[in-house]
Amino acid sequence: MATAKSGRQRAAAPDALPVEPVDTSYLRTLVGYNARRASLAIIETFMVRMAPYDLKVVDFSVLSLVAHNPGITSRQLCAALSVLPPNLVGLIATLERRGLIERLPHPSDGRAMGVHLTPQGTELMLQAEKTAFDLEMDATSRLTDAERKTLIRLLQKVYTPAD
Amino acid sequence: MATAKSGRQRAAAPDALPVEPVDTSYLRTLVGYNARRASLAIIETFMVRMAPYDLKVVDFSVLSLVAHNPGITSRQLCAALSVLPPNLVGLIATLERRGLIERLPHPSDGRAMGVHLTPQGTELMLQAEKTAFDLEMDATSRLTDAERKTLIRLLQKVYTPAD
DNA sequence: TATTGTTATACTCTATAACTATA
DNA sequence: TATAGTTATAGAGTATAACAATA
Repeated sequence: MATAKSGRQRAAAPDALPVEPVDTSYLRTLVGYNARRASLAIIETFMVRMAPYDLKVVDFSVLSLVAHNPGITSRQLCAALSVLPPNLVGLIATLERRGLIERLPHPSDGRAMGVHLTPQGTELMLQAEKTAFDLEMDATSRLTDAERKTLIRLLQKVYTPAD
Repeated sequence: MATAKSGRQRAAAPDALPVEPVDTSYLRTLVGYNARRASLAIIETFMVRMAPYDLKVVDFSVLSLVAHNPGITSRQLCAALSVLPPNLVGLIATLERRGLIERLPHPSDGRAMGVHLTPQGTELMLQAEKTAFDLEMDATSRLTDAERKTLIRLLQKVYTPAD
């Protein structure tokens, strides 16, 4: 499946003409199809609700990792988020220009730089993580707390390699 | 999170030097983060196992919808897969050039074309859907059958709008 | 007037090669 | 020799505008 980011290309406006229904029952038997649709649905909500902070998913992920891992290096961010180093450069530069992060010399490795949140970055992430929590609850409002917990556990079993 | 398609940019080769672990516990509390990682893990496996058929995820999705909805139109494919019409054109053209699909005049709408599988396309999809099933089982081998069923049900609750 | 399908094109995201400074 | 970070650039994926043919 290939899916929209903006939601703009959704097939139809709320009151659009009826579209002949398509049988998607086979695709719906695939875990990959369902996982992709669910993640895109949540990401769509995420983008809308994070727009006020001017944060994309990857920006939020970087800032969140920096918040919980002060002094993390670009190398570690790339590994944790599966972003290629050349593609992280501009991202980090923009966050630094916005005054959300600062880069300090790494204490033990002269090649590396440790990334830290600035006070503004810390303040922004306090709000952003709260928003992320709220938005997650809204996007998964059809799940009970127990179901949400089960869902997360099963998803982690899928992407976490067996011991 | 932004993640690789090829797996090539994985942080380290199997026996690479140890990397200081990063605390991802916060991100792991988010359904969206876990759903995205799980879907990417399965898609990575999908791409490897479908390479012999020269099918990407979107190609497989299109062919599968055509297989189960003979005569489906481009318009319907776009809506079902959230692909924008201009981006479906080349995709369809390639599948047609490969002899996997054919487009026939739509019986009741002169503007539209109905898409059908050719015998070769039918033969390919029989094998490809079998491969998809096997690959899904392998990619989710840590789940029991009951867990896999639960996972699919909960994912559908996330992306399916409430009645 | 609205819709299907199309072309052309712009924008974003992801990937590869090559370089520097340090280990 | 290998690694962290960077630059430049190529390629894939996704978006918008505008058009012809048909409804």
